[in-house]
Amino acid sequence: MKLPEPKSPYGTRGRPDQSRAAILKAAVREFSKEGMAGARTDAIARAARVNKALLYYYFKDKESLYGAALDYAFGQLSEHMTEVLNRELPPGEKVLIYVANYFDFVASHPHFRNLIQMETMRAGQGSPHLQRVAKRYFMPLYTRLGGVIRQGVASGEFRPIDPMQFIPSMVALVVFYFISAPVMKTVTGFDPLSPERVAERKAAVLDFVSAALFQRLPKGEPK
Amino acid sequence: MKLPEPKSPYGTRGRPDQSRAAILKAAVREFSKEGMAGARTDAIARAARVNKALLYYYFKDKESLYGAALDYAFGQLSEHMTEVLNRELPPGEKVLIYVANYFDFVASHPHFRNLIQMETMRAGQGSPHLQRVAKRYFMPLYTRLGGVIRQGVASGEFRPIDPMQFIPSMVALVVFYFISAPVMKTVTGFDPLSPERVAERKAAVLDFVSAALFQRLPKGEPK
DNA sequence: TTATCATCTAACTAACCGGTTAATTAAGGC
DNA sequence: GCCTTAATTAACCGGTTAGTTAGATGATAA
Repeated sequence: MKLPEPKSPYGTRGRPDQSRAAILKAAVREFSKEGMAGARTDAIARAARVNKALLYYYFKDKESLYGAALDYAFGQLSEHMTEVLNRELPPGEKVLIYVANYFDFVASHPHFRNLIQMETMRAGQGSPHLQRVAKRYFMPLYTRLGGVIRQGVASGEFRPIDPMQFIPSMVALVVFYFISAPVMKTVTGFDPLSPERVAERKAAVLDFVSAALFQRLPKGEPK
Repeated sequence: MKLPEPKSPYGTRGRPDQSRAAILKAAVREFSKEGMAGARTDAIARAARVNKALLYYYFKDKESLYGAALDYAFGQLSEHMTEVLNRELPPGEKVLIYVANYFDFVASHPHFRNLIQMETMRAGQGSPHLQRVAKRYFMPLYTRLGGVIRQGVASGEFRPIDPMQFIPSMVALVVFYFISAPVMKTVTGFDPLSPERVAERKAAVLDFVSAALFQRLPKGEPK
C-alpha cells in the first residue's frame, strides 16, 4: 500500500545516493565535453534531473565537483590497470597485456578519456587537483609498470629502453588516436572510431610497441 | 593609366597593423592557456595593451579571433613542415628528418602546441574551424607524408606499415610528451622540459620511430 | 502525532563577460 | 583650415552563470 511508486526516478525524494551518483555521472559527461571552464552547472543539474542547488548540497562548489568527477574517472582506470599489474606474468607478456587492456579501457570509456585529457591539459595552468590525482592514481601505476620494464631490460628480453621515455610513448600511442579522431575523420573521410578501425588501431599499437620494446629476433613470438 | 595605388590603407594613430598583431599574439597566448571557453576577451585586450573594443574592430567576435589565432599557428607549422617535405631525400631520411623537425617545432612553440591541442580536443564537439583548418593545413601534409611512407614501403626500406596508422602514432609520440609534461613533472619530480630532457626525448622518439619504421637489419644504419 | 533530520527545490542575487555605442584622436586630401 | 576616414577608447548594457537562501517535503523514530 505504501509501495514506492515508480514516478519520476529522481527529483523529489529519490534515493539520495542515486541523486549524488546522477550528478557525478552528469558532471563527468559535461566536463568531458566542455572542460572545467566551459561546463555549465545548470547543464549538469538538468542532465542529472536535479535542481542546481543540489549540486551545492553534495559538493562544495564547481571546482570540487570537477575534482570528484576526476577522482571517479581516474579511480576506475586505476583500479582496472592495477588488477592487470597484479597478474603473475613475465615482463614481455605483462607489458603487452597492460597495453592491450589500457587500449580497451580508453576505447570503451570516451567520457573518461576526454576528461582525463582535459585535466592533463589543465595541469599546465596549475589545476588544484593535479597533485592529488598524480600521487594517488598515476604514481603507483607508473612505478610498478616501470619496475616491470626495468626487469625486462635487465633480463635482456627488452631493448635498453628508459621507462621514463617508454611509458609516455605507450600512453601517447593509445590515447592520442582517440583524441584526434574527429580531426582524422575530417582529414581521411573514414570514421576512426568504427569497431573495425579501432581493432586495426589496437593491432597497430601493439605492433608498434612490440617493435620498440623487444630485442631483435625475439625467441618467442609475443602473443 | 595610373595603376590603382593602395590608398594609404594604414598609418593613422599608432601603428594599426601593430595593434592587430599584438591582439593576435595575445589571443594565441590566452587561448592556448585557457581554451576557447576559458579565455577572457578582457584578458586578451589587457595583454595586448589595447582597449577591448578594438578586438571587435579587427575581429567579428571572440570565435573569429580564436579562428584567426588558429590560422596563425597552423599556418606557421604548415609552412615549416612543407619546406621539409620539399627537400630532395630518400624516404627513410625524409621521414626521420620530418619527425626531427616536427619535434623541434613543437618543442620551441609552446603556445602553438597548446593551441593546436586545444582545438584538436574541441573538434570533438564540432568546432566551426575544424573543416577549414583540416583541409587547408593538415590534408596537404598528411597526403604528402603518406606518399613518402608508401614509397618507402614499396621499395622494401620500411616495414609494411599503414600511413593512416603510422602518422598519428608519430604525431602522438612527439606531441604527447609536451602536453603531459606538467603531470610527468609531478609524478617523476624531474622537469621534462629542461633542455637535457627534451634532447633525451627527441632521441627516444627517433629511436622509437626508427624501430617501428625500418625493416629489421637495415643495410645502412639510418642517420 | 510530532519532532527531527536528511534531502530537495523555487526563487533570488551578485558578479562576470561578450559585445555595443558614442565620442575622440590623428592624419591625408582638397 | 576643414572634411573624411581610419584607429582607438571610456563607458555602458544585457544576458549568463556560479553560488545562496529560505523553506518545503518526506522518512523515521520517539
